[in-house]
Amino acid sequence: MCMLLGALPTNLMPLTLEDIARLSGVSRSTVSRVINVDANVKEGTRQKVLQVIQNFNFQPNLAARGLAAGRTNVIGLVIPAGVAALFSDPYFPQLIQGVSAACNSHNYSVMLWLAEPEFERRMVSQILHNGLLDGTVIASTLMDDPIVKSLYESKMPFMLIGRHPTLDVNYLDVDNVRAAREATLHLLHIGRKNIATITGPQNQIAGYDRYQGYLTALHERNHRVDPNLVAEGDFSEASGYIAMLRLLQQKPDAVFAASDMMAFGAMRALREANLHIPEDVAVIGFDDIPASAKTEPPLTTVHQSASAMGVLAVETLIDIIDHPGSETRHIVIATEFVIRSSCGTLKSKSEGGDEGKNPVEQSIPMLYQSHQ
Amino acid sequence: MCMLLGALPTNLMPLTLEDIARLSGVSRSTVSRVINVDANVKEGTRQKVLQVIQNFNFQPNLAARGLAAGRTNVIGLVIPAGVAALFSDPYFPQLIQGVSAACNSHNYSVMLWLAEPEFERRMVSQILHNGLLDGTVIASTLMDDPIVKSLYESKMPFMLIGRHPTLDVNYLDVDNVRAAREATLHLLHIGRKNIATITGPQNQIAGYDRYQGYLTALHERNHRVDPNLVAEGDFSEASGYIAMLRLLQQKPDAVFAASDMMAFGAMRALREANLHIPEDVAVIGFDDIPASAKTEPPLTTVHQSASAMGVLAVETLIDIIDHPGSETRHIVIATEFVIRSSCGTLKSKSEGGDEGKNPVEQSIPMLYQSHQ
DNA sequence: TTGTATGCGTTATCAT
DNA sequence: ATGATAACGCATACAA
Repeated sequence: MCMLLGALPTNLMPLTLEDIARLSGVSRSTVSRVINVDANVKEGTRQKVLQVIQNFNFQPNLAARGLAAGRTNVIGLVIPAGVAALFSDPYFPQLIQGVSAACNSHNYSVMLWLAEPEFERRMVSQILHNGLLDGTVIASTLMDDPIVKSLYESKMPFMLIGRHPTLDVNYLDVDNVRAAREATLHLLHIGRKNIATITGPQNQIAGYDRYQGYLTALHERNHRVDPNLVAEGDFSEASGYIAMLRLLQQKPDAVFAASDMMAFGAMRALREANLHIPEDVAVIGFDDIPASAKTEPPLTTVHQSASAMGVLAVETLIDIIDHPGSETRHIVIATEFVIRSSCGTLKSKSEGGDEGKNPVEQSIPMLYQSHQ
Repeated sequence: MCMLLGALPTNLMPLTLEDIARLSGVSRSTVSRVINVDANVKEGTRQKVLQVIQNFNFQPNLAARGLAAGRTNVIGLVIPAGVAALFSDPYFPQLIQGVSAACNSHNYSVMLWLAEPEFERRMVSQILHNGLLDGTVIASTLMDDPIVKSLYESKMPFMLIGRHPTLDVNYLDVDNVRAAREATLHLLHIGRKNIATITGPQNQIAGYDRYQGYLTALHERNHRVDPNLVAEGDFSEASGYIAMLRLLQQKPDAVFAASDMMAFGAMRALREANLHIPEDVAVIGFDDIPASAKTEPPLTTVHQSASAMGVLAVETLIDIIDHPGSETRHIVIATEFVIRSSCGTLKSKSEGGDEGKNPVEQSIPMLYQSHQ
């Protein structure tokens, strides 16, 4: 029992509602009301109690709150840890940062799980039944992730980063198909004929959608798709390198990689083959990670802000938590096509309006949609 | 109340100890004992209860457990989010991964805070008083971080990643001084005369220690330290680039950068100045991030495993939690000097034992110490 | 070895 | 508008 009667603030023993009540001369319930901004409390006492809370830097015990109210202001963040090299790509770190920042500013805490398959079963239990989470943001990449399925079957609110192919879940995504299509169209537009692609894993929705965008563009322009110009990677630099080595045999004059890291790998392979970028082979990536602006040559890519996605995911999740039973959210956020020198300019023969020199950097906003 | 009398398992309503007790025909306490591996329970009943727990995939409510036992199997992870570009450097992501992995395998969960200064006060409260954390791993970089001080003054067990200059706290670190010294000595050894350094921020212990190592090496060999050969960066690529531009005026023939990212920046500046690495300027970095092996030329650097540090930090923390009142832990883990082509080989004039060609990659273990 | 009773700090329902 | 009191799910001291 914390018997500080006018004692000085101390960090040693956490205070309780009871302590604050005693110190401000009211009852425990009133303090609770103040904390939970209940309307039924006189402004005077409110101020008084608030003052004491401030002074003693009181923080309600989350465990107790969770027990009593079923609400903790804690959300889970689940990230796949499948590929070991996951963290040489800043996409997930940025996502984490966005989620964390949003939680900070909304007075939430975040519980992080890097989903290792071997612990999956236990993890799901922890997430669903630990009684601490108000909701979950899950950045699953796998199309048929069992964790997503479990969440879907539970009553825990959650936001999926990246759309789901079949389930009607709350999600947030960029329009991968459209962005990949635009990138490929751009390559066609500047006169490339032999456009290769390095896809992401086809059991991942982003990998799948970006490949679909590539196909769509070629079909639209009546180009046949040469299967030999398609190589699958796993979003990593190394896989991009290997894929490019294979594609090289078809002598492509352009390559669209489904991630910047794979584009880097492809550029490394091209460099080693003494091919020039973009003269011999134009390269386009996807993600616009920081390093993309500093490669030699700088990489043309599709910009998406992972941290913005994290923020929006959290804010939407909180909204879902606050409004149970609301409609399913499908949010598609903006993407931007960033033209840098790795994809060259128009071959001079058509498109008269080409304004002088090749711009060093030029960015084209693509879309902003938000359903529901 | 969960009145399932022989009903099938369901995810919809979490079970309680009471439910499991009823289903296995024992009392709530016995179930609790089984879960907490209390010796005082007959093997027969133990099996029986365990079976039911398995069948229904029961997971005790963490909030309730935390309340009742003052222990939650949750640890906090605090990471400074000061520099925005924090996440283009994989150091922290790897650290997070290590911490997460160790938690997974020890049945702990991790609560993540990216410490934004503007939320610092509230964060400290959350961490210390939310009643959910058994302990904390904090990767503060600042030498006088107020969060560390608060933790130190509280009774919450914590592990600091990176030593503390003044406080006697539990920490885990690499021997930055020694590693930086060895790197600098190597540059001297291969005959470089004008060795510059790009330091990290001097209010960060790692930045400070690595600079001290550089100084130590020069002093040992009776070289005077030219202040113009010292430029301070912030561990980022951009800062390394800028620092190198400045150092270039002194025409150094070698540079030791306190991080790989800064080394990358330096290499970019050198490339733009048409200087050759390592012929004109030898470059050494620190961290051995994945990209270091793939630069042109590959970067000589000091290898440290952030994820291994994360694992060890968690395991030590758990040990501290399990043994309250034990001695302060000071752990120094191994570092390795990885020689790649960015720092060249001996200039042919001394050291006869030079075995033929410059090895492509060669690594020299440096030390493994563990105090207490 | 097992069951009973109490308390952890909070919210929520009921009085007042 | 405020105070007493009963849950919330679990661990544990104590009784049996």
